[in-house]
This record gives sequence, structure tokens and C-alpha cells, in this order.
Amino acid sequence: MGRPPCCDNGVGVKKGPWTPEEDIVLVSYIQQHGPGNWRSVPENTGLMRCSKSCRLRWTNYLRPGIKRGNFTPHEEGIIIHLQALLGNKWAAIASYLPQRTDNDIKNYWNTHLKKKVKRLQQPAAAESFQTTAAASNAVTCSPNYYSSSSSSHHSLQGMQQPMSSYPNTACSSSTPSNHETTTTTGVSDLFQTWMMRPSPLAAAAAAADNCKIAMQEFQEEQASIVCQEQMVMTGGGDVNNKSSALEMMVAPAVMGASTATFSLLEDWLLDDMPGQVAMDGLMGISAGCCADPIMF
DNA sequence: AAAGGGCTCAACCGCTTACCG
DNA sequence: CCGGTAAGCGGTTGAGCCCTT
Repeated sequence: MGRPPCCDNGVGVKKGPWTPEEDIVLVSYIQQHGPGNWRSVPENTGLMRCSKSCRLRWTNYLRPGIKRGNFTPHEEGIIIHLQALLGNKWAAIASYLPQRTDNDIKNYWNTHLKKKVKRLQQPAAAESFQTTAAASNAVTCSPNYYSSSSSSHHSLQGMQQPMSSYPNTACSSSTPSNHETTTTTGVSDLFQTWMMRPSPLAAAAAAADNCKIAMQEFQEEQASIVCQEQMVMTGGGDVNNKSSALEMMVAPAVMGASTATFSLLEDWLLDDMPGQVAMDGLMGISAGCCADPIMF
């Protein structure tokens, strides 16, 4: 009623991979205005992209706090079990893994886990995998496996509520809708039950006997990550990937150090090699802001 | 070294839901 | 309550990379 039509069907809308220049424009706009009101983003930035594309680029790639690739066995186990509980509710599943996007989880499921689960559901294969998983668990659940989970008094609510329920986390843009939150809250109970009573699938995915320990460590790790994200958003932390790097770039800029940071942002985005030079510069910036660098 | 088949993942498409006037 | 749009979500696609032959 009175609103102009969405740009999605507009003429001259650019499609395909985003360029570093477009990323810079989008990130700098969100620095100033925050995520949301996506329809206004192409209008105000001059980007020849539809609002959907802008939102997707931000939530799946540029958003601070995203961890890419290298899914841990614990994350795999969580995804497998939440998928079994929730079905293909990727956004709801992603709410338990605040560093992961629904798209990433979905891709990982479709390319890796679905096949793995299929194999496991064949009785002949299941036994051999349990042996393998148990061996794997001996490694993944060893005391030194989590170098980052040193802080030991975090709340365990992480697995009892979707992670997005934490205030000020970087995953707000993928917060599930109300009914999904209700659903996942209910599922949390099931998930908790699963943690107490590992299924055969749990054994296959994360090794059943020590699963509780693994999950508790994971909870602590996630809680630690949330704290670290909050620190990063105020200018601290370390970086291991582009998203984390952006987290480092955006956060100080929000606090008023935009000029130098934006220059680094440009260096990083325009660099063919994922920005070691920019990283070094960022490390320099962050060094004075955080006494407890992120170790993962 | 080249070809081609498989795999990965960023991005798009279309449907649903929430919200607004 | 109704009509319309924006935002969110899950499914699908395809370009590019990697591995095998």
C-alpha cells in the first residue's frame, strides 16, 4: 500500500559474485546505519544489488563473528542431532552455533553430513564407524583439545537456549522468528535429553560415551566465544579469517576510529591473498584494545 | 600436461511469515 | 480484516577449484 515495489525485479540489478569494492560499500554503510532496513541499502549506497542480495551477503559472509570451514566433530554432532530433531530448519540449527551461518550449515550438511549419516544408517557400516568415532573421540575429547575453553565458569545455558538469545551477540541477524524460538526452546529439552542419553547416531557422530563431556566443553567454548565476540565488538580480539577480520574492522570504526580502519579494510578486501598485511595492521590496532586475545 | 568428472560454496530463486497502513 | 511489501528461510544452481586418470 503505497510502498514502492521491491528492487528484486528491477532493471539493471547486478547479480553474481560480489566484488571487494561492493563489500567495502556495504560494510561501510552498515557501519554507519547498522544491519536492517535492507531495502534502503541499495538506494543509499548506489549498489546495483537487490536488498535480498545485500542482506544475504552481510549475513552469510560479511557479518562479524562468522567462522568458516573446519567444522569440528562436536559441531558435526550437534548439526546431525539438531537436524534429526528439527529437520532442515537451518536457521534454528544455526542459532545453536552462533559462529556458523544457516547457509554454511546447510551446505555442510548437503555436501558432507548427509552422506555420512546415510552411510551410518546402513547397519554394516555403523559398527565400523562407531569404532572409528570412538578413536576419534579419544582425540577430540582429550583435555588439551580445546585450547580456548580455559574459562571454566561460563553458564551452561548455551545448549538450553538458542545462542541468539544472548544479548549483543553478532548473530542477531539470523535470530529465529518467534515460533522458531519457541520450537527450538522445546527442542532444547530434547537436545538436553539427547545429551544425557546418547543415541547410536550420537555415538557415530561424536562418540557416545564421552559425549556429555564433549558437549559441556563445547558449551563452555561457545559461551567463551560469545564473551569474546562482545570483547571484539568493543575493539579487542584476534583474527583468523575474513569475517573475523571484518569484525575487527567494523568494531573500532563504530567506536570512531573509522578512517584508519577503513583504509585497512580496503587493503584487506582488495588484496588477492586474504589480507595478511591488513591483518598485521589490525593486530597492531587491536593490540592496545584487548589484553586477552582470542586463541581459536 | 591436459581433460573431465566430482566437489564446494556463494549466490539466487521462490515460498512463507511478519508487519504495516 | 485486507492487501501489499519487506524480511526471513530453505531449496537449488552454477562457477570455479581440485583430484584423478
